[in-house]
Amino acid sequence: MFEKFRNKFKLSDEQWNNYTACFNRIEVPSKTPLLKEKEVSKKMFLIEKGCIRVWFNNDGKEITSQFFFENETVGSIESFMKNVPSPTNIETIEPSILWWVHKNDLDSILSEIKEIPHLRDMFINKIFERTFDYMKYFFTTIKDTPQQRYLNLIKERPQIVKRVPQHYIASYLGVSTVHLSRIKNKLVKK
Amino acid sequence: MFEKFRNKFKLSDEQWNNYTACFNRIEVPSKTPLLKEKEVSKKMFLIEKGCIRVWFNNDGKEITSQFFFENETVGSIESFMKNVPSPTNIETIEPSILWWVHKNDLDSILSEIKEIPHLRDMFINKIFERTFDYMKYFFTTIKDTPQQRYLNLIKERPQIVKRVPQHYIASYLGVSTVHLSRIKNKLVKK
DNA sequence: TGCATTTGATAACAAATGTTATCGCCAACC
DNA sequence: GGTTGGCGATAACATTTGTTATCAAATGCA
Repeated sequence: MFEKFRNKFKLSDEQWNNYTACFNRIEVPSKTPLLKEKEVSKKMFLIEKGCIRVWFNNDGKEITSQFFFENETVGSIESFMKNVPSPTNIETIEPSILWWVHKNDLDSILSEIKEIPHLRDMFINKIFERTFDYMKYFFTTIKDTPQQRYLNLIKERPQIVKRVPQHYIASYLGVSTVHLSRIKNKLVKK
Repeated sequence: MFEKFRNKFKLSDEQWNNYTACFNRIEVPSKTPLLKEKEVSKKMFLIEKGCIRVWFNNDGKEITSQFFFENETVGSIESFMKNVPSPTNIETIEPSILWWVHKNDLDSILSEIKEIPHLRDMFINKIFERTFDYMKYFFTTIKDTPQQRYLNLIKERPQIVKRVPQHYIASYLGVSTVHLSRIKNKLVKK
């Protein structure tokens, strides 16, 4: 799992092995809860195989807010970083193979990494990229119609459309399942 | 302007003076463009007095995406950091007093700051906070009605409601000016 | 002060979207 | 192989939201 990332990091083999040794492999079926609302997140997950969604409860309705796929890391970052209860649930969509790392281990890895300029910059850039992504998600909700956002999803994140049940996608787009169905219907007729 | 921030940073007076000397004070009337779409951003602004909006053109319609007030910093961050054309315009709403710093200066300040652990951590935390904010903005658009978001604005960001013309707020909420007017009308009648 | 411009409210109508209910398909599970 | 439950499509109707137009009030400026 980790070899493919090896040359992205200029690290001694010893450091590399120390770091990767902190990760624990698990195989879980679909619909496995990895974190529940109000718990304090102590784990981050790296996806080897499978697909995960992040969701929260809004007046009895499930709202899915994020999707993650192979080679991405998942966690309830704010809860994880600040030791506060997570507002969100994390759950597998497909049977998945995951690697998790405990906060204690990740904290010490990060504190070491922050002293190595090029790794620190990679880390900072990564955070910035996430910020930019969320800015774009926000902008698209105030400027585009649900149909435009669905088309955008097909183009930018085809994995979601292909692998995720449609009712999760509907809540992610902020529309009802019926309306997403209508949007699709309208598109095939064109 | 800078004294009030002085004790937030453990810096020698010499460093502090070097840094603050990079900032240039300007006074501008309302509706002054500070950055135009497609330009590469070379300046960041700190607001001493006044109020600024960030907006972009969407098929001929202006969409306002952000508001900033006293003691906040404004810029087209992605353009500024990556030297790419800015997708957004930056413009004053009120007559304003601003301090701007050039990218060259800020880059060297930042590269020094990154070597000082507690300042680096402040910087990283600041980026994380922005990410968390934008995640929340995104989530609220998919889970809340425009009316709930307007009420939320009154509660969380009263400055916006008090000082910003309503048609800017409407586009920020992703609704038409007519509809925002209706929402307000409905609220006073309750 | 007086005029022009901006801003906000409202009405009437059109379009988009939500809600509830029904039906059919398909996959998981005995 | 049959049954069950989840998922998605569709219809009918209700509600929300957008569009266009008009007017009044507020504001900025000469």
